[in-house]
Order: sequence, then C-alpha cells, then structure tokens
Amino acid sequence: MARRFRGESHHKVDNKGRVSIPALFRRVLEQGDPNYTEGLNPELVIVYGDHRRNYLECYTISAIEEVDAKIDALPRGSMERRMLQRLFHGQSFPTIVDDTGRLVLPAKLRRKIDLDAEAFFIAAGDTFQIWKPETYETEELAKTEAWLDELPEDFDPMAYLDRAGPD
Amino acid sequence: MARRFRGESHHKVDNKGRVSIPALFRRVLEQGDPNYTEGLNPELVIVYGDHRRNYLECYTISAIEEVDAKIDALPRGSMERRMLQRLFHGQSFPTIVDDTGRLVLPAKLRRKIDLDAEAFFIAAGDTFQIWKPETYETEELAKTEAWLDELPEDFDPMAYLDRAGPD
DNA sequence: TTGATTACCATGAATTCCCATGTAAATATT
DNA sequence: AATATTTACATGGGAATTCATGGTAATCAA
Repeated sequence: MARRFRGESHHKVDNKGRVSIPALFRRVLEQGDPNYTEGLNPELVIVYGDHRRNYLECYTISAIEEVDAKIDALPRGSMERRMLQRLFHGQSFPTIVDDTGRLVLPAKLRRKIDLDAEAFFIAAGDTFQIWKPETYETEELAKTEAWLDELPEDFDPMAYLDRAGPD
Repeated sequence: MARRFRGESHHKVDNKGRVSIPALFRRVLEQGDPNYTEGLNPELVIVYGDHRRNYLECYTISAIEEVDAKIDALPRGSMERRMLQRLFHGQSFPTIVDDTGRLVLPAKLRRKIDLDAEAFFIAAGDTFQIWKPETYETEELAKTEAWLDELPEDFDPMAYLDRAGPD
C-alpha cells in the first residue's frame, strides 16, 4: 500500500473556493500520482457522492486507479457496477493541486457540503476527507461518542486491532 | 486504458439541438481521438441503441475502435456479431465537437430520448451518457434506491469494491 | 425556396494564472 | 544557546482565459 495520509487541520476557504491542502497531505498526493515529477503539481480525484454524503473524499491517482480496476472487473450491466460507476465516475471531480498548494473547490461542491469560510481536513487511510467543521463536529464526533458510550467503561478500542487479521 | 471520463453536469439544449459538452469531457475526447491536434475539434461516436435504451452513450474514437476490433473478432455470421454490429454500427451516429465545445444532437436523437431544454451528462468509465434529466431521476435513481432498500440498513456499497477485483 | 444545418460572432460568468505578503519552520552562523 | 538567514506555507488580489450560452448570417438539401 502506498503512503498514507495522516493528520487533521483547518484551512480558510476564500470566495473563489481556494483552500490550502495540508502540506503533509501534499507529499502523499505527489507520491500517489504516477505522473508527478518534481516541480509539477499532483492530480487527485474528489469523490462527493450523493445527497447522503456530506463530506468530500479525496483520492490519490493511484488510489482511484485501484478503485477503477475493481469496478472494471465487475460484470457489465450488474447493479453493483452501475452503482459504483455512478459514485466513482459520475459523482466525482478530477482536479489538480495548484502552484501554491491549494485546491479549488467549485461552487457546486462547496454547496453540496455546505462549506463556507473554513474547511476541516482529516486523514482516512489512503484518502482524506474535507468537511464543513460544524458538520464534522455534530455528525461524526457525536456518532463515535455514542458508539463508544455503548461499550464498557474501560474498553480499549485498540482491542479491535487484533480482531481483523492481516486479510 | 485511456484517460477516463469523470463527473456529471446539466447543460442547456437550444432549439437547434446544440448542447455544451462538459469541458472536462472535451479534454478526454481530444485525447481519445488519434486524429486530434491542437486547434482542431475531436470526433466521437454516439451510440443510441434500440427503443429500450433511453439515453445516448458517447464513445471516444479510440474507445469505439476497441469495440469494433472486438466485434471483428467474433465469427462471421454469428448472432452475437450481428447483434453488436446492429447496435454499434447501425444504431450509432458519428459526429464532431464544434468550435465552441458543443455537440449538435439531431432531432431524431433528441426525440429518441425525449430530450428538450436540458440535458444531463454523466461519466461512466470510458464513455459518458446523455440523459433527459427527468428520465435519469425517475429511472436510474429510483431503480437504485429500490435496490439499496433491499440491502441491510447500514450496508455500504463500497463493500462491493472488495468483493470482486483483480487483486 | 423553405426548413434545416452549419459557420461565425458576441457576452457575462466562472475559472485559471500570476504575483504579492506576512508568518511560521528549518537551517545556518556566531 | 541565541540570533540571523533562508525556506516553506497559508492566504489574498487582479488580470487573463475559458466556458456556457445565445444570436445571426451563410450554406445545404429536398
């Protein structure tokens, strides 16, 4: 597996939709773009999904190519394939990091996740997500808090690490 | 595989049948036309199929050539070959992007998918589709909603990615 | 010769490009 | 260790370009 994204941070979004990508994430995007060479700017793909998803998920080129290959392997005409094509090919936006390390989020994408002056970036394995800070707090945190609350007082999430094997 | 189409958007259709092709799709059409050179306009092939198909499927030149090659490889006189020839050779329309990045859809094609003032474009792997927005919503979306409803409450379609797959 | 198709021109809005600046982080210098 | 120097980062502004769309004139086909 390629290098992973790691970390979280907040960045300003200007009225043209420009937002700085966390510097560490940029390094990963560079390494994940087979066409990237020193001096150039890496490409990436933003998957925004349907109305049920309220954040943007960003893939490196090699990560999205892996997804594409899996989709291609599904039988033509199958519902699974159509669903995934719609999500990854239709509801997505290919773009490129600009010279100053920013991403330009078109109005359509900003509107979709109700983003205004600030964006919250958080790593998620081989992708990273962009959230409206308020949404992240109310939805995501509340969700995991609730989940943790159902577990025994002294439960250690690390326990899950050993459950799933090395696949 | 050549560069993929990615994204979705709505565009106006005027009464001459002119409709803008999403700019990103144009780039892919250009790259997929072996005869394209800077300044010229790329060609493409629109496959409309029989009455059962209610959208237009657009192929780059190299994508359609791949299809043609596969058809040529089928035994002469076989039913499969005849079927595919009818679909890809008969029920299709070769055309070219105009100087302003638009496609001109002849009345016949518009009538076939009941297109009027607006068209919905959506990428699907190495082709893109043109739908009447209402048809897309009622047929495609409704169909997948129904399908999703049959799955467990918390099922994540992404799970399909890991089922099949070349790796 | 009339309706349809194609070629040209026009325009506002959105997007990209290029340059600028203050600040934090890293490195080098006494 | 303390200070100076350089480099990387986050952010902002305006000019230049591309896009989506509409209109009119020229050309074609029946």
